[in-house]
Amino acid sequence: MKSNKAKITDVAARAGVSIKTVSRVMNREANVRPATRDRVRQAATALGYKPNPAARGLAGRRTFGIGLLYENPHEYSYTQRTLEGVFASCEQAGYTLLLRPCKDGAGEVSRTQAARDFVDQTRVDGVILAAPLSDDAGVLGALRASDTPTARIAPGAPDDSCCSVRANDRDGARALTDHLLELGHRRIAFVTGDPRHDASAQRLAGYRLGLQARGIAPDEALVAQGMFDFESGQRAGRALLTLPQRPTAVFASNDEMAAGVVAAAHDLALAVPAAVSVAGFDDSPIASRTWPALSTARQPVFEMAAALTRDLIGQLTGEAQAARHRVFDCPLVLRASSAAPAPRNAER
Amino acid sequence: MKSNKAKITDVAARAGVSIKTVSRVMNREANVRPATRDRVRQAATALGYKPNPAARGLAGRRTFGIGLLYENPHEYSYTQRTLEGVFASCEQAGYTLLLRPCKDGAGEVSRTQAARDFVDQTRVDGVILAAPLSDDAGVLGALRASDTPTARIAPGAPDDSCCSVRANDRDGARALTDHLLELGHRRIAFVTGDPRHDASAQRLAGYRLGLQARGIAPDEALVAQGMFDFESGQRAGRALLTLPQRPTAVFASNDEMAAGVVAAAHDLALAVPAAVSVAGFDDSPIASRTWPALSTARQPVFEMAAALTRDLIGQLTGEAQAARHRVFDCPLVLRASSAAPAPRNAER
DNA sequence: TAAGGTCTTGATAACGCTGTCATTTACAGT
DNA sequence: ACTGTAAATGACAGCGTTATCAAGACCTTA
Repeated sequence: MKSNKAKITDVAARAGVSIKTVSRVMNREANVRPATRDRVRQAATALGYKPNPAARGLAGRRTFGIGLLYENPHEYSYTQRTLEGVFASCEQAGYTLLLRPCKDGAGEVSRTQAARDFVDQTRVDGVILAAPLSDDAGVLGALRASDTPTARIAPGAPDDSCCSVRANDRDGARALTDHLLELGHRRIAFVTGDPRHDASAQRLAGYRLGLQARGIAPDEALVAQGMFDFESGQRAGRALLTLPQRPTAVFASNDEMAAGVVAAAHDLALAVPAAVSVAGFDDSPIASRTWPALSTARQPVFEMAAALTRDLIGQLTGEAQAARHRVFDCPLVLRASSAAPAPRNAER
Repeated sequence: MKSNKAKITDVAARAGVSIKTVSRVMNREANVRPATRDRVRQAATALGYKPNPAARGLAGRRTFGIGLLYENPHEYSYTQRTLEGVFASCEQAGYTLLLRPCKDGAGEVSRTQAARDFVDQTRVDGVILAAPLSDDAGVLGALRASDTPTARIAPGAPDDSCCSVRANDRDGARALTDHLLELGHRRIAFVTGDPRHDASAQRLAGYRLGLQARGIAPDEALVAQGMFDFESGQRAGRALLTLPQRPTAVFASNDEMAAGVVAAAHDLALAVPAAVSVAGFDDSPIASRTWPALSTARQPVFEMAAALTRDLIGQLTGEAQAARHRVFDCPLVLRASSAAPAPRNAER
């Protein structure tokens, strides 16, 4: 079966109309008589006609491509779920998904260059920026300079030039903290995340709010710095669990680090949750693969990405005007890693 | 900074040559005098000229796009690492990466349709098929019908119409089996993978070969069916570890399932590796996040994907002729989940 | 019935590049 | 210097769409 692709002129000839009319039908433009539209549709189907995207892009100065820029992640599943959400909305709207991973740890100059090259090379109609790229001044600047509509995932400072979406990190962290407090924990440690992500600060704030609401004085010795990856979680866990006054619970601000804390506990022969409760954040696959499985807050990554992409495409097609900012709740997912503290540790 | 993109005529004017010469320089064609080439390059740089991909695609009937088709995976990291490898080679060669995830569990008709739509919609120059799509007759047929060069990851039956790459699953599994045997294990259970992946059969074969070489009679009661995901591993682990004559080691044919086996062991209060050794396959991130961390065989996914993509692009550009089939070794990565069996269990 | 709209439709010019093929230039060899 | 061949360059026609704008068809309304 050789590829003798039908083109617009073939369809036009078969339907007995001009190519412009075929074009109108294919692009769902208004003001085509229903009878004509049907005739064209039928001809297109019969010939297996698919518009050539290159010709479309050249003449119409739009590519129907959406680009996703992300930094190589500590946690693969987050990116993958994002990608699935973006794809789902692209597919529905007839857009194509182009990818541009940026090396983690490359300098800002390199990220800026990557963004610039990407839009030059692909001429995508719009770009989606995953955190922490969504707060990268260089990348944002390059995109603005090239006049490419942009949408941001979990930006620190949403502004009205871009749609954005984020999880309600603070409330999720607050709820998880409350959960631990309700179990009876009073010495609750916290492992922070990569400071480049705004979510890190939000989750820490939620944790602090929770303690404050119970009138528990913040103890900075119980807050350890992590970077959202397993190793940093394990290090932080080891440090926290060997403190003279050991915490009865550790809340790590993502699941990856929480898994590290669980490993640290195992290393120290501390049973989870009997000796120490552990909680994470995200409900990523690892949360249900550690032993015991992690109590966490579910971040609806797929839904967030899909909604953001819809919003971006809405802007592209002129359906939507103003930039929309969505916030998604993070419901608790309670598993085996959290329980009431052992009696002797439970302060009254 | 408004987008007043330079075009080929601008560069030509500035360099004092015809647009055809600019085209030649941009495409690294031969037979351009070095002095001319430099002049053109300089003009292009000065104007910030980037060829318009749509125009290129239309005139040259090639898009410089590579598509990656995959099924939504049980294990996110595998896809993500594949993607990174593909991207690395694409970037180096100036190609763009387009993505098309296929829903897992969708019927063959739907996968075939997805492949067809994808090439129609994107007109990519070539497509890379991740397993198990690399063995999907419908998808392969659609790609062949549209005359799209294809490369396959881990195909069951490589044929000379496509480049392919795969891991040496059999030898890797054999080596891991030997490792367990050398530790003194004799009752070694095995958890198989998704039968749609050829790797599943290969790994099982490696396991059997290892046992056979030691003259150990195969015991079918020790082989449990899994599907490469955590839950199936956990189920299989529970079944195997509650056998009347419990195995002293369980070799799950990927890390995800091995993590499930570890969880099952924990559930049954069996210490790993004291009471039972566990081994996985892949060296995916989860292998170092379980507790204890998993002994496994490293599948060099990134390198495999990068090499395959290079081969495919080589075919596209006519540099390479014949389809190349690469096989990558899987070196052992020994961690804490495997150890000598407890004396009373060690059969002599 | 004619005027004045509003829908529909089509002719044709871009869009920015590569392919083809003719032409010019460079450089051996005599 | 002269010819012959190969290397270097350019003119120009597409590639398959969408955009522009004009024209034709079809209603209303007076």
